[in-house]
Amino acid sequence: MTVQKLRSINGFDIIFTFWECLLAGIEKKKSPTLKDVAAVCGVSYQTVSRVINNAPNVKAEVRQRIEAAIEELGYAPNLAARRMGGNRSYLIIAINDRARTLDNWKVGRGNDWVDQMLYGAMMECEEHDYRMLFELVDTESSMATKQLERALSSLRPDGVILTPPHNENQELANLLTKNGTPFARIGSSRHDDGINVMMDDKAAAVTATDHLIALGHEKIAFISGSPEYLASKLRLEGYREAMAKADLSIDAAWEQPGDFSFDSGMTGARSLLDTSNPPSAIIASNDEMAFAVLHVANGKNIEVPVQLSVISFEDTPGARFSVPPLTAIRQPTAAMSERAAHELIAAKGNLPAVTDHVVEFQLIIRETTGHFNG
Amino acid sequence: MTVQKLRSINGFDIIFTFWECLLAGIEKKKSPTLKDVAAVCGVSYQTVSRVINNAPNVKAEVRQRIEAAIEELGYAPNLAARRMGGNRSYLIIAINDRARTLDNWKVGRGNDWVDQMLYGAMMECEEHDYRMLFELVDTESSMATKQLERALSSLRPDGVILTPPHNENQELANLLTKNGTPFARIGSSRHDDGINVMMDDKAAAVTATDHLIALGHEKIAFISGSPEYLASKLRLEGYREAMAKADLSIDAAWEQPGDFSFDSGMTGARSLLDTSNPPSAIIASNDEMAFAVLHVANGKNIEVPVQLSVISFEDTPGARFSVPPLTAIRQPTAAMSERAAHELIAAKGNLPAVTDHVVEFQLIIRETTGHFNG
DNA sequence: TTTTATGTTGTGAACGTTCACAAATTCTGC
DNA sequence: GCAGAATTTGTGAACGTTCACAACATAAAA
Repeated sequence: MTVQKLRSINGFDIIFTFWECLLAGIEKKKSPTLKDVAAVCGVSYQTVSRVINNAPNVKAEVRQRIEAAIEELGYAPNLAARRMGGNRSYLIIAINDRARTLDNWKVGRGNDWVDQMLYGAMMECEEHDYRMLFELVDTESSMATKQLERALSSLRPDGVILTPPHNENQELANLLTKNGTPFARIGSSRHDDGINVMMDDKAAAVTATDHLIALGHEKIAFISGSPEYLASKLRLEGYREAMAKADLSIDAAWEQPGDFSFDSGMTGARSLLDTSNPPSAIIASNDEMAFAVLHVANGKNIEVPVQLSVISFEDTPGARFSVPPLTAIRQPTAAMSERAAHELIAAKGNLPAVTDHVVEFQLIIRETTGHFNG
Repeated sequence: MTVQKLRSINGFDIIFTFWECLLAGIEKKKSPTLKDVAAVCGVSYQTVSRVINNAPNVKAEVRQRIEAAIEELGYAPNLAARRMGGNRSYLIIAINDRARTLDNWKVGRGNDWVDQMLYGAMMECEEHDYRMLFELVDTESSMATKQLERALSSLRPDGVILTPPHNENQELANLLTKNGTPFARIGSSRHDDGINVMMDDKAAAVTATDHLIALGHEKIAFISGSPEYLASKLRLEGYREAMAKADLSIDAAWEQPGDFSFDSGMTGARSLLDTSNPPSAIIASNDEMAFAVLHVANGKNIEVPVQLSVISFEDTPGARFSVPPLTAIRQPTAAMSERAAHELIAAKGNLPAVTDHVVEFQLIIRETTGHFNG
């Protein structure tokens, strides 16, 4: 008798016979195909194909009949076959940075980009019967190019979403253009190709600065992000603009360089708070550096927000857990990814026009900003 | 002259001519196929197929030549075609709960399961040229079944990973078995089917309790998780066992019910700390409830860890941000997902034997546990 | 050397779609 | 009632693999 091993725990095997398997209904169930549906309805498979693709020129009565049969049989189009037959894959891939992901992991943090895409891009994909695939790509450009090329070749996605820092890698964009694959950058600034989804970093900085000014602060300092990111520049500009608009002068020492790292935040904060005339508020260009500011302030027994207000950009999940919880400009990551997916899906696999999309940001007021107290 | 609109910003269009497009190299580049590689090497496509599948019986010299050509051409097998031709899809799908994901989002938290899978399952997949796809599925069983069925039909994955709470949904498991798709549950306990990857919750509870006992605590309380999770039961058992082993008695009031929610943690903590004879340490069955304990303690001016030690299970990203940072048993989510993916890939699309895998947990000592101070 | 086994390579069909086009049907206006 | 147009439906090929098997080449055994 044919016998099949089904269970094995700690070396102890439980054996079921072939017949027991059969009785238990253990057998690969074939999923229904276009032809199955067609047979049920007495039409050709092509007509069914038209229905699932919402193509015109199908008699209403027939369409209804087919739709009923699809529901009845639980038919869902085979993605692989669709990709083979036509020139669409119903697949969008999101490129995330491997190093960043790994770093986040090491310090016990999640990958915010990936998380946010679950709510934004992935939901949008779901709605249009697209699938979304996350791809980890190395930061180093030649590696990244090779990895993306392989992914394109094996997946043939209808669209690619580039998240930081890959959104700034023009080689990847060129590869995608050459390949004829639509792509969207998110969290980036204007470019001469692709779909670009961004927030208005300058306006965000103005908002952040205005918030502090409205609270009565006048001595407002700023810690910059990595200079290679355009966003860093824009945020600095916004800060300067808002200060100028309010007729507040900026002491040269108020502007500290940084690179988005905790350490650079520490350095910046120390330079800022060690002077005899410290600022009453600090704008950090990202959460990580804002945490550093809180850390330094705490070390110096400077009470936040009573003696010092702190505000940042990004609003990663950790922001609500800092002490006190961080006031921040929330980068609309989910919304941006949603928009990117939306535009890519609309492109239907064809290179779309170059477009820019600005998504609204939010100021999340928590407990690190308060009224200036003399 | 043929003209193509390429750029459009705020209604302002920049027009490139057909020739400019051509010069810019804007044209769909075809990716190389098996036949292209075969042509270069002067062999049949089947031989190339053998090489990419690491099949035996290919002359070493020929294999080398083909491998060189593959590298040269940047060939990567087309996933869709592979799925069509053979009976493998090189695809693993991870089922996550939609409601849970959305809830996490609403409170500004990431989805820990998804995050951890990036490092575990996804890395493992990458290594074996598999792709991993995240799928959000509703909690409600009939919905879940329908959604999974559709996903199976359209994706035909080689394996499915079920995360909580779907790991406990036997209907899904039955569907998968009927469908002939290998599946692995993670974060679950033993079952009669599938690959089951879990941690030893009882041992973890013993470890947590022992940790407190080692610090000199004797009055140790426990807040349970939702009774429908087996893990809740096991953790409680472990706690009782460790207490018994140390000859410590458990006051009936020490054992508080809970359901993994912040609110239930609040209730439990209040019951525990409002008595005239409060415990000196509290074990919460998850981070969320531990946060609630910290919150209540803070409200009562009970200093942690000086007057009260707190320890929890899970160690979500937020655990390091609590005040003070939480001591916790880290659920080895990444390792479990990695193991699950590993086993599924090894099954090569065939229903594997029923197996159980226990993955090591870790005790992460942070600042909520300290020596008992009279 | 012949036979047999073993290792290596090639061939044709199949997978489930879409596409391009051809065929059949229904509608329109006279 | 009919030609012609418009709508609806069907057919065959193609996509890039794998599978099953056939054919060929080489090595081992007789």
